[in-house]
Amino acid sequence: MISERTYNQYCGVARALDLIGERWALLVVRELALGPKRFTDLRQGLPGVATNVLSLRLRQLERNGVVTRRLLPPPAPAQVYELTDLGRQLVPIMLSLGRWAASTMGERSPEQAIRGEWLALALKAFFDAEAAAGLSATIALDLDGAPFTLCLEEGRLDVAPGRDGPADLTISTDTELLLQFLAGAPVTVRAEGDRELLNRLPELFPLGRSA
Amino acid sequence: MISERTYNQYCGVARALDLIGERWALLVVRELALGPKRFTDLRQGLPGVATNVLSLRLRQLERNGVVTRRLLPPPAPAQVYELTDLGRQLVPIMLSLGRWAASTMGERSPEQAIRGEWLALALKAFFDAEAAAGLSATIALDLDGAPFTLCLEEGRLDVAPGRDGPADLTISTDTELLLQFLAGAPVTVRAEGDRELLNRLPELFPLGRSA
DNA sequence: CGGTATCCGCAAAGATACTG
DNA sequence: CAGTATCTTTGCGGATACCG
Repeated sequence: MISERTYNQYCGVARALDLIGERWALLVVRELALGPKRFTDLRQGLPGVATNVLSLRLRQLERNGVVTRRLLPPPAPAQVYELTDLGRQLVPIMLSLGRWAASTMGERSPEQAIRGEWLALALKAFFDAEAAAGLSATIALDLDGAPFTLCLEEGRLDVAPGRDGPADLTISTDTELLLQFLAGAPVTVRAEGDRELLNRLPELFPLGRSA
Repeated sequence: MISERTYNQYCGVARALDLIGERWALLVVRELALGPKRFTDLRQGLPGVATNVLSLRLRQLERNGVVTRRLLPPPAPAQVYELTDLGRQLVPIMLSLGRWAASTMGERSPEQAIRGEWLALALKAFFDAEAAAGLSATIALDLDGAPFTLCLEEGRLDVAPGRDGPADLTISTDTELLLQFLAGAPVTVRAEGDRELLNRLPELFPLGRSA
């Protein structure tokens, strides 16, 4: 199984597929896009993946220079996987791909899995920098109990897992409801703080205009 | 064979992989990026693909709304495949992917296939619009006998197969030599016309800075 | 917890022959 | 030319067993 399957073409696109074109590979990158994760956490975000396949992909991505394996310092000596520089350069492209395909997605069907983290990533993908020009704010977001922090600054957006400092706006909701809210549906979202900011969110994250 | 394999995730990235993540699929898009092609021509550009796999991919891409099948008008009643609007929207993302992976490609190894059309696409991918600001020109390019026309206009670049009208600069060379030239190597390229323009090409198409 | 190893059944990919 | 049909091979999905 040491053989790397390759298209054997001297072409950037083919090379990209050699690097991250195997099944699950790009989804591993997606899972690591917001920060390092452990094997078991990766599994959680990749429903249906077989453990041996995930293990194999991680080794391949490591060999391809997209992912690194790292040991956390002694206090909690766990092993985590994280993106390399090359892997991080891939993230915006992956987000573009997601935005592209999102235009073909309708409503969620019951058998489709959904996770707060994927929506957090979608926020990054759909963020409209122009609409956010001159806006600075910190938003604490709780999606199905998973905390994220959004930092808006000078038209830039940073999304990180976890809570980080005081927030101008705190939202606690579930993934589907937030989706509907951003799409412009007349739903009410549990929120505290700057409600003016809350009402601007659909404009900053125009997920709705995709489907 | 009607069963579509899917990740079953309500996530844009996973959806993108459902659409164009199967083996060979994105390379089919690459082959169609510069214009419609017939089945046999697609095969030429996809060395190693099995005819049944190609046939299957085309049907899937068609069902996924990325590719259409069209019959050319009577004079030459051939069937061609071409990108849909959705497929064309994918092209710049695919080019980004190619540019990303190109940074990990070294010299070409002997067993790697190479085609003029791939390089023509790479020109699109690496084109530096800022460096070309205010430049208008038409370049006729012959790569291993395959003709392409590059149109520079207002910082935009259009690449099309075939010859199209008079050119300010005409280049006849092989793929590898042009690659070396653009990378800044001291090679001589067969060219006629605006040699000033010829010398600016490495700056307009900085392929060299990738590897 | 964080994996690796193995087996099994299936579906996709590869190779090639063949046909409208 | 434009595929379909057939056969073989390989990768994937799923389960489970095992080890540091």
